[in-house]
Amino acid sequence: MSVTLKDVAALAGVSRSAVSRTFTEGASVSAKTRSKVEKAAQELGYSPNALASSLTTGRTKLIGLISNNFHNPIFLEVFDQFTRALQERGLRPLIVNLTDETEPANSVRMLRQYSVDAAIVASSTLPPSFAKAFHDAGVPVVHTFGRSATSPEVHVVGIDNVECGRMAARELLARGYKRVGYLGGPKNATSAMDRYRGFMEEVENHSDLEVSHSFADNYSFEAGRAEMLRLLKGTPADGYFCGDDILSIGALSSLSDNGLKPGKDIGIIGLNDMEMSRWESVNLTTIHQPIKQIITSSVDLVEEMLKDPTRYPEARIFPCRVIERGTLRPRL
Amino acid sequence: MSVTLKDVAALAGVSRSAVSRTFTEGASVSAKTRSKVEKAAQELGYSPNALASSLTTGRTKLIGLISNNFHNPIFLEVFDQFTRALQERGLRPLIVNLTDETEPANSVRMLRQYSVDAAIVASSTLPPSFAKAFHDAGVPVVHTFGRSATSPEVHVVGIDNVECGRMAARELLARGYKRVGYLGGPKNATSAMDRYRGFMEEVENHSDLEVSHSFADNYSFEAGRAEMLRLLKGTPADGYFCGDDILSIGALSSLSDNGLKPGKDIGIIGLNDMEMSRWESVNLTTIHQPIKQIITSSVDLVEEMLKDPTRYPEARIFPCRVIERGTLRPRL
DNA sequence: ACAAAACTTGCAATCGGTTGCAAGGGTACC
DNA sequence: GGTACCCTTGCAACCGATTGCAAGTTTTGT
Repeated sequence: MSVTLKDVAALAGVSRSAVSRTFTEGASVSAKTRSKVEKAAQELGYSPNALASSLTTGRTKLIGLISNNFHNPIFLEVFDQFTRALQERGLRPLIVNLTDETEPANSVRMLRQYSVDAAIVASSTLPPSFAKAFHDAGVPVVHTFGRSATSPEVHVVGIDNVECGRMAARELLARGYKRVGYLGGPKNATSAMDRYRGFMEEVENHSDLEVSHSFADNYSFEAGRAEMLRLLKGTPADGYFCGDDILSIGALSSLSDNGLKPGKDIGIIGLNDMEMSRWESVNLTTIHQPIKQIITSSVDLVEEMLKDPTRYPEARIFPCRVIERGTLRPRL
Repeated sequence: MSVTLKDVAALAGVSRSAVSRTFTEGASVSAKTRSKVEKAAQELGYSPNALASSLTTGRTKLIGLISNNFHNPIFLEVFDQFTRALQERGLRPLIVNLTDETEPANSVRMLRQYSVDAAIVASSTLPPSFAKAFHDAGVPVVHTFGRSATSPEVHVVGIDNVECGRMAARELLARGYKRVGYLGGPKNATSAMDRYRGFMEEVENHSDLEVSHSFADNYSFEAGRAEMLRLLKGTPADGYFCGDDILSIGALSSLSDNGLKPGKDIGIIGLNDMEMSRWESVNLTTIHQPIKQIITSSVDLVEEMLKDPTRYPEARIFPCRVIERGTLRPRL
């Protein structure tokens, strides 16, 4: 049914090798043969079967893209960037939606069955061991948004979450907040714990502070909202570091339900700087994470791994910065 | 490097056929052989190469998922549902991000190179001819969220956008709005035009109405916001049907910037009923589109196409209903 | 004009599986 | 015990491509 190498060869009156060679870069074909083949291919509407050729070349150009953050709008941006960056380089994203799974075994098996050239684990919640499982199974892997480390076991691209926690704490202190709280993502998320750690490091030396913390069920609007509602039933802090913009936006929503003004009654600083945070109705003060660079860099790294599979694991950590908007009071 | 059929066969002391057969459902293998093979496979960590087998079976279980709506948060929900629904059936989503392209040629070629079993065009903006191009190239295709038709050229699953336009108009009329407007998506989107048509059909017989319409640049927050800002500079209508929730939310944002209260000063009804529309701070009255059923049904249809490729094109149109929240005044 | 060097081309093996076919082995039945 | 039938197994061809090798052709240099 579909047209193959052989058909083109027959029509062009050349061998199959000749056809193959005109379609592979840098192979030795005369101009005459090439044009005969191209004409025949054109006529038949031939395009080479990438999977068949992967059998001999060992390259599929398929890249597994594994994630579990399908309820955080930031992830649409992430998806957009990743799929485009991969496409631009002639790579094809094969998606794995991890929603209810936390074990790598199934994903690893599946991606190996499809002979992906590499895998990208795009998640700030999964532990390094998750990405490591791909590495151990012989699948080159980059963990994007993964836990930063000075000597990582696999390639990691992202930010230093501990430092972001410190940064958020410093920002609250610089604005004179005395009852400060961390409202983090789920306890089993590495990013939630790292941000927590940084936050605590920074505040624990100040004896005049009242410090609290809690964790939402997941990185979602609903979870942030629910957690802040719960806090408001007791005695809330006056300045919060919410571990993520979508949590922040959920928290903001529960503030206004209770007639509280963000930035005035209660301060909130988020993390990510997603598109929505810029909306006038949200106007969230937050820590900017350079998503686009992180993703471009991740895909660069994937390409380099393909060239040199023995490449030594590397951590690429990008700096973040505070974006001042309307949900914290002014600096003192 | 990777372990193959041959290795397992050697270790188990059987032929390659025997190994192949133990891994294919319904093949004839004795219990004894099977267990020998399974033991050997276990020991070597073997799992069959899906791409190699696709060569002979003609099935890859890869499904192309093509879309262009990477700036509308609804699409994260769509993505989540699609990837899960496909996975549950053992199918693998191969993503095509169409962002700047409107011609199917490249996507078609690429998906044929990867021998996808079928393609899903998930877009309410692309014309039927786009999906048709896949069909014509021999790739079974379902157009999800596509233009409904009584005799479609390819499988279509979605809603009747014309009827939704009517429904929105009726809703505005039932609430006594007299200066009604349609604020649609981009003019080149089929859904924007269909909703426009339905809206107009319904209002044109009422001589006491003042009717206006305009189109945003795309389905995004920014576009909706910009368009409403522009409208507010002139004499806006008092009741709008915004062609999509994200447009509505953009429009709402520009209303509150101008000190206008949605539902009181200006009414807005959206379409989609995405998660965000339920947020208390948004509380958008909108037309609910049954995304989940649409997607499940699309994937069902994909499976049935795989079973019977000659299956006659079918349109599966799902009913929508108005969800009353806070952005329209009460019914008279 | 001739030899050497460089380039083209087709053959055939190979990638990792699947499958039709025929042979072999076992069981059931009379 | 002999025949008929069914199940299991391996052989070998094939899926659609790539590639090392050797033979054939062209180009280059003198």
